[in-house]
Formats: sequence, structure tokens, C-alpha cells
Amino acid sequence: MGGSGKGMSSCDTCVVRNRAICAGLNNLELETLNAIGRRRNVTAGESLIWEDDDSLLVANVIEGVLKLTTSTEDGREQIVGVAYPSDFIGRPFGQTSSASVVALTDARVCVFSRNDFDRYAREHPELEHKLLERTLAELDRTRSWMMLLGRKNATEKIATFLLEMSDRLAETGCSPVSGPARRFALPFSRQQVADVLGLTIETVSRQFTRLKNERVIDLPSRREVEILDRSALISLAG
Amino acid sequence: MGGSGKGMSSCDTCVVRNRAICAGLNNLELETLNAIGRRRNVTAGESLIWEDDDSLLVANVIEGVLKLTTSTEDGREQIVGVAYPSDFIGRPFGQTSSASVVALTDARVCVFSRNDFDRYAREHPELEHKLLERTLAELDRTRSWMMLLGRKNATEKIATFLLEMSDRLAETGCSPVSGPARRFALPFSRQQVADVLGLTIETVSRQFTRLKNERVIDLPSRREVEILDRSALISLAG
DNA sequence: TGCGCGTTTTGACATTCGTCAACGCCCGGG
DNA sequence: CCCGGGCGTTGACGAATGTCAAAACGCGCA
Repeated sequence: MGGSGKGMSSCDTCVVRNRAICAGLNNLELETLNAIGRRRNVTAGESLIWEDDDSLLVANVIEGVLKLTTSTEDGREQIVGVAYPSDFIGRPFGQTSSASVVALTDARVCVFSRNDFDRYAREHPELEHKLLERTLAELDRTRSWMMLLGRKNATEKIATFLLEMSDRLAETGCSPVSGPARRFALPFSRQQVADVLGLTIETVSRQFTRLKNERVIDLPSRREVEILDRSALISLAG
Repeated sequence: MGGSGKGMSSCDTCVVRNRAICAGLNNLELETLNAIGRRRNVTAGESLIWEDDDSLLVANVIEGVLKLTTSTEDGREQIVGVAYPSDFIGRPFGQTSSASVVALTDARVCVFSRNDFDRYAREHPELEHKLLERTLAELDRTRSWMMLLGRKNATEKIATFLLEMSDRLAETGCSPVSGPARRFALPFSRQQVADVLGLTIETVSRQFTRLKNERVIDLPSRREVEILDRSALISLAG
């Protein structure tokens, strides 16, 4: 919840303070924003937002990884996005959200009621601009993922996925300008990897073992991946 | 190009004036915007923007239909979006565009240099807000298309596609509050339908004839579709 | 250390969709 | 009116991926 008075706010100590959409707000603005938001811990597997529900809240991710999913009535699931620290989640300026948001790892978020946030955003063009830039970038990423879903085969999907994970998880890493991660812990189960790539769990598993047998990657444990031959992975990604 | 002086501008006669992001601008603002933009006709098949090129221009669609595509080096193509009248195309606030934009029909657009537009937008929060709302809506649509690409089979894809076309093309139609179109002309060739759905042209063709044989749709000509049994189509869409 | 359960892997088989090839239809030009 | 070319359709076949089932693994816990 953070202190109040004397300009103290939990934003002061926020680790994503300079990367989230709040970056660029001055202390006064930050204080008003802080007044309408609150920290919340989410445990792995817990839902924050439900598909087709009224859009009641939006949030910044402070720590952890969350999935955005859509489902069919008969239970098929597609992961349509993944949110990392400093990412913004939820659907501002709209009545319903088109995707569920579920924590993949224990996570910490900074939540706002959508109404409060909408009002605040409309009064702060700089914040809206940050949100616009972020949304445009997310749309770009989403479109390139459509290419993967519609036109790539299982091998290309897995290779592309591993390269993207390696990039995305490096950004979160502590070492400065570390480049893509060579070894990392997947925040996804095999089923979740399948749900990202539009495959079945069996196909994912077979592709992983194939890449392992061909010494392109190593799998030290279920959740860990080490990239042994990045250039091979790049050419497999197509 | 439209007249100048005395506040006259081509915006005055623009058919998408009240639906595009320019809606809500006052006359003065419209005049400055008009000063940095110009009308341009694009013939069917012509490109307006190239994937991975520097993002040099953005535009409003006035008339016609355009496709947004991404391609792999080996020539596979995925249509990642379709732009209709009043839609905004191009990548503001970014160095490169992630998709090509090609006219499917003869089209008319209102183009701006990206630099001019970026500068103008940053000075007009109301315009940026409209653009944000539009981008958020487009992201929603794109995500629900990911579900289709990743998890639906050929029949479901075709049914979903036909229903979406029927909705989207109705909006453009002249009759007020007409509801979804029962009969319409596809702006896509069979190959382009395949590129939207992540299928091959042969699979698309077979699904079309199957639906025709089952009296769910009729195909009066190559480019025309008539929906005979909408509820059947809805249940096939899954 | 050993047990038990959920996850992952592996195998055998089925199905869908893609590939390749031939044919047919429509439309425009001579 | 007829021809030609592009686009669309149809058929036969094969490969990639999904499905179902069983075994193996690994992790927490007793």
C-alpha cells in the first residue's frame, strides 16, 4: 500500500518505475495515480481478468509472468499474449475484455479500477501516449505471431518460440545489456507452450526431444532450456 | 487535393469524416491536419507500404479495402489485417512497419508523412486518444483471430470468416442499421482467403463447395457469397 | 529413502490438410 | 464468336500433426 503524505508513495520504490507507462510522470502526477491504484500479489494459476467479463480493472505488471488467453466453448485454449514486468494488462476504454489474464508464476501487479484509470488517462496525454506506443508495439508482436500460427510448421514454431523466450527473458534479467539468454527457465508447462503455438502437447514434446537429440538445445530439467546452437535455431525458425 | 483558403478543405466532403480518427477535430484543427495530408488513389494490387521498410507514411482509408500482410523469405504469406473505410493504416511512432499494405480493390486514402503525423498527433491529445481506441480495438480483433489460426479447423475457419465478412461489409453498406449482409461480394480471391485463414487455396475451395452442397451458402459467382443458413454457419464457426 | 501423483515422453494409429496434377470455367480480346 | 489465360475446382495421394494409450520421469512428501 505504501506510505502517504510528504509525497511518499509505493511508486518511489517500484522496480518498473522507469519502464512502465508511468515513466515520465512527475511526482505530483505519480501521487494522484498512486492514489487510485494498489499493489496486489497474485499466485501462480490465479486469474486476474476473465474473458468476456466486464472490463473492471487494468494493471501494470511489476513482477512475474502472466498469460492472456481466449477459449472456445468446448475448452480449446489459445494463449494470445504474455505479459512481463512493466507490461500493461487489461482493456481500458472498452466494456469487456477479450482475453482472460492468468498468472503463470507468482506475480505482483499494480491494479486500477478501469473507470478510475480511464478518467486519469484522459487527463494525462503523456500517459495515453505511452499506452499508445505500448499498444502499437504489442499489435506488431501479435501480428508477427499470426504469421507463426498460420504459416509455420511445428519445428519452425518451436524454434521461433525458443528464440523469443530467450530474448524476452533476457530483458528481465539483471545483468546490464546481457543480450539474449543462453540458458533460462521456461515460465510455461508443455501444455502452455502448446497453447502459445497452436500445437498439441505431444507435438511440442516430440519437437523438444528432436532438438535435444540434434544437439541444438539441452533440457537440463523440465522447465529449463539451454541453447547450444543458436544459429541452427535461427535457421530452423524460418 | 481540395481547395485552400477560406477554411475549405477536402475534409469537408470526406465520406469518413465522422468515423475516422479525424472525427471530433474542430475546423481549425482539421485545416492544419489537412495541410499535412493529401488524397491518393491506389489501384487494386498496388502497394502503399512495404514490410520492414522505414515507416514513412501513415493513412486513413477513405474508400476500398486493403490487406496487411507479413511474409517469410520463402514466399509464404499471412494476411494479418484488413483495412476498410475509416480505418487507420501504417505505423506511427515507430521506425519500421511490420506489415506490407496492398490494395485489394481500387482505393482512396488520405496519406500523411509519418513524421508530420507523429508531430501533429503529439500536439492533439484528442486525436491520439481516437488512435488509441482504434488500436486497442484492432488488437482485440487480432487476438481473436489468433484463436482461429491456432485452434480452429478448416470448416470452423471458413464459417468464422464468412460471418466476419458479412458483418464487416454490412457496416460499409449504405442502408442504415442494415445488420449483417446476407449477400455480398468478397474483396478476396481464393488465394487471399487462404492467406487470411492459414490454409491452402485447395482447402478453401473444398470447404466452399462443401458448404454450398449442404445449402448453407450459395456462390452465385466467384466473388459473391449468399448466406442461406446463418444459424448453421454460426454453429459451424465453433 | 521410497511412495504416489501429476507431468512429460514415447509409441501406434487415425485424420486432416497439404501437395501435385489435371481439368473446367469465366471473362476479356481479337 | 472463338480462343487463350488466369483463376478456381476436383481428384489421388502423402506427410504432418492430432488422438489415444501406456510407460517413464521427477518432484514433493511421508
